[in-house]
Amino acid sequence: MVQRKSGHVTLLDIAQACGYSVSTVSIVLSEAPLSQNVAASTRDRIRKMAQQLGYHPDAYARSLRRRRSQTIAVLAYDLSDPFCIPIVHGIQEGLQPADYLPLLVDAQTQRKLFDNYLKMILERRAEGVIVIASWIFQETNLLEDIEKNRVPIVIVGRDLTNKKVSSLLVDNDAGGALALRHLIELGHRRIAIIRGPEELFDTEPRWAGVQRAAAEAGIQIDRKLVFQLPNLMGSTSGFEGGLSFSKEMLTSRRPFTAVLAFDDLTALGVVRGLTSAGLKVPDDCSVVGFDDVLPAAVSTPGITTIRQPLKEMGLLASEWTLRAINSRDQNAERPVKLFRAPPELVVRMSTSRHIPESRRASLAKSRLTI
Amino acid sequence: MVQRKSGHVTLLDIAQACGYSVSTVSIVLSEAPLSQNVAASTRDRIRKMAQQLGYHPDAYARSLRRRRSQTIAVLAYDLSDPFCIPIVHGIQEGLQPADYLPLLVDAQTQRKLFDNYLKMILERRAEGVIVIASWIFQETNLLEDIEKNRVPIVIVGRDLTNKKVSSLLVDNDAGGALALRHLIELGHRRIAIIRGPEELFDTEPRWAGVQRAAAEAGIQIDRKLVFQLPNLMGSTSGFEGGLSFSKEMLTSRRPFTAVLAFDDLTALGVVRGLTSAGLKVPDDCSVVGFDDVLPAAVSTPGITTIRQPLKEMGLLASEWTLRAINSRDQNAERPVKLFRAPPELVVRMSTSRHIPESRRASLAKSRLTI
DNA sequence: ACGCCTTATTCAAACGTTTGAATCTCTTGA
DNA sequence: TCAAGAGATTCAAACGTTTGAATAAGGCGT
Repeated sequence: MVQRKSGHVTLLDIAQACGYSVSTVSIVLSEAPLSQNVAASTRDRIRKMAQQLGYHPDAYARSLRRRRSQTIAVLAYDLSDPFCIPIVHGIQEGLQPADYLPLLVDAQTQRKLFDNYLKMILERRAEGVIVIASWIFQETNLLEDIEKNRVPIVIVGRDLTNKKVSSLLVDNDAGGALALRHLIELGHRRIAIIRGPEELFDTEPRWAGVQRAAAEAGIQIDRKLVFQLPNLMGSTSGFEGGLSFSKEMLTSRRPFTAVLAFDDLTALGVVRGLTSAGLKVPDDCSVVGFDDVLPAAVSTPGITTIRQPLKEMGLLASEWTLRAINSRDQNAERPVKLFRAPPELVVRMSTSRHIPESRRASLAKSRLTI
Repeated sequence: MVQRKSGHVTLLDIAQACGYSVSTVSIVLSEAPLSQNVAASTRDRIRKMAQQLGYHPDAYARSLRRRRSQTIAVLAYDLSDPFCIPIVHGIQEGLQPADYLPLLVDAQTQRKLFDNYLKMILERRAEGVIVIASWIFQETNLLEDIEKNRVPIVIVGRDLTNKKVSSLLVDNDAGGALALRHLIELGHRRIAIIRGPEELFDTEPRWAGVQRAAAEAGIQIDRKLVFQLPNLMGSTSGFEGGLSFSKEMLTSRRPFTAVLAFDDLTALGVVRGLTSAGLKVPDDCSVVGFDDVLPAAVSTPGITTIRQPLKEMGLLASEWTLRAINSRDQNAERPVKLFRAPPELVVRMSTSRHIPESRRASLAKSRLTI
C-alpha cells in the first residue's frame, strides 16, 4: 500500500507510523531481552504495524551490526552428480534448527567457478564452509584467506586431515572389500575391475580394499582385467568409461563372470555394454557399483552397490561446523576430526550366483527338453 | 599473519597500515571513477597491502550502503529431482557474467521449508526471485510481500501469467503429442497412458496433446488403459507408480503394445514392471518417457523420451530477471512474459516398431527352426 | 599577488540495525 | 519530602562501506 521511496520497509517507517523510536521497535521485533520491559500494548501495536507494512528485517544491516552472517557456505564440486544431493539434504537438515542459511554454490567442476565462488563466500562472511569433495580444492590461495579469517572448514568426501581440515568420507577400503566379497560369496572367481580416475582420492583406498579381500579369499585378479577410468570428469564420463571398457573386456577374450565398477554410473555403462553385446546381466555376468545414487536404483536390473550414508555424512558435517563456530566464539580448542563412514552393501538384481560352465550347459539342455 | 581482534580485515586496517584514509582505500579497491585521480604509486601500495592482509570487502556493509545485494534467489521445489539441476546450471550461466550470486535454496517439497526460505530471501534482499516449478507456490502471503517490495519474480516450469508472473515452461501439449505420434509412427495402436498427478499443472496439457494426436491419427485410447499417478510426491513416487501400474496393465488382460509414461522415472518404473513380468522392452512393449533426465539416459535400454530444453530455460529465466531488475531501476514498464519451450523427441532403445501378432508368431517359429 | 584550474586526498554523512547507557515518569517505603 | 527503585522508552554510537562535497597543495596565466 504505502509506496516506499526506495525499496524496503525499515524500522524507521514503523517507528514513525506508530509513534515510537526506532530503538523500541527494534527491541520488540527482534525479541531482545529488553522487550520484557516494553508495555504489552506497545508490543502489539508495533507488531501489528510491522505485519501490515510487510516488514522484514534487513539481513545486511543486521549482520553488519551483529557481526554474524548466519550463513554457512556449501561448496559442491558438481551438483549434477547425484552424489551431492543427499549430502546437501543432510546439511540442510542440520542447519535448519540452528537458523543458519546454507549458501549453496555449484562449482560445476570448473576451477574458475570454484575460485570465484570461494571469493564470494569470503565476501559474504560465511561463518563456516562445507566443501563437498573436490580435487580442485587442493591448493588455492583463497584457502589461506579463509583460514586467515578463522572460518571453520569441513570437507565431505575426502580426507584432508593432513591439511588440518576436518573430513568425512566413506571407508573406501572397507567398501571395496565389501563389494568384492559379495561377488566372491556368489561364487565368482574371474572378476574384472574398473578402477577410478587416477586423480581421484577414492581410487587408491578402494582398490586396496579390493586387493585385500582378494588376497584373503586366495583369489587372483587378472591384471588384464583391471581398467582405469580417465581423469576427464563430467557427469557422464563414468558411464562412457564403463561402456567402452566392457567392450574391451569382451574383445580381450579373457574369461570373466563379474565386473566390479568404480561407481554406479560406471556400472550402468558396463550393463549397457554387456547387454548390447548380447549378454544378460546378471545371468551371464554380474555387475556391482558404488555409491547408491538414484539411477542405480531405478534402472533395470537395479544395480547392486555399496551405499554411502551420504545424508548422515552431510548432517554430521553441518553439526561439526556449527560446533566449530561455537568453539571459535569462545576461543576454545578446535580439534581436527575424521569420520570414516561405514559403507553398506545393497543387493539388487545386477548380481547373482555364478553358475559354472558345466552346470550351465546341462541347465540349458534341460531347458530345451522341457 | 596479523591477528585481527575480531574476524575480518577492513578498509580501516589497510588505511592504517599504509597511512591513507579509509576513503582513499575504498576508492582504490572498489575501482570507483575517482580512482583515476589517485596517484599510481598510492594505488599500488594500497593494492599490495590489501593483497597481503587478505582483504575481502564485506558484502554486507557494501550492500547496505549501495542498496544492492547483487543476489538473485533461486527457489527449487526439490533439488533431488534431476529435473532441477540443468535449469540451475542455465541460471548460473546467465548470472555469472552479471556478477550476481544465485542464492540457491531447496524446499524439498515441504511447504514449511518453502515459506521459511521465502522469508530468508526477503530478508537477504534478493533483487529477484526465480522459482523452479512448485505446486506449493500457489498462494502464500509471502508472495504478496515479495511483490510489495517490487522484487521481480520469474517462474520456470509453470504458467503463472494469469497471476502476472513471467513464466517459462515446456509446451506440454506439443510434447504429449510428439510422444504419442512417435509411438503411432512405429505402428503401435493399443497404447497405455500414465497421466501425471492431478495436482500437477503439466498433467492436463500433456494429456490434451496426447488426445489431440490420437484423434488426428484416428486412434482410440482404451480408457481402461489410462492411469493416473497419485498426488503424493517424492523423488521416487513416479517410479513406484510406473511399477505398480504396469502390473495392473498386465493383470487387466487388456492388450497393449506400448506405454506412454508421464515422466522418465515413471517410464523406468514401467520398464522394471514389464521386465520382471518376463516381457522384453522394447521387443514386447515400447515405453516412452518425458523430461530426459540423467537416469533415462544411462539405464538399459535407454529410455526414449521428450526432452525439455531445461538449461536454455534457466538461462532465459535469469536473463529475464536481470532485465526486469534493470527496468525497475529505471521505473520502466515490465511486461509479463511467457515462453513455451519447444520439446524435442529423443529416440533411444525403449521404443521399436510394433510387430503384429501374426508376423511375430512366424518370426518366433523361424527362430526355433534355426 | 591574485584567482583559478588540476591533481590528490580526506571529511562526514548515510545505509538499517542493535545495544549499553541514559532518560524520564511513576510508585513505594521511610 | 525525598531517595530509591522499577518500568517504559529513547539516545547515540557502532558495524564497514560508499560517495558528494570539501580541502589542500601545487602550477599557471594574468
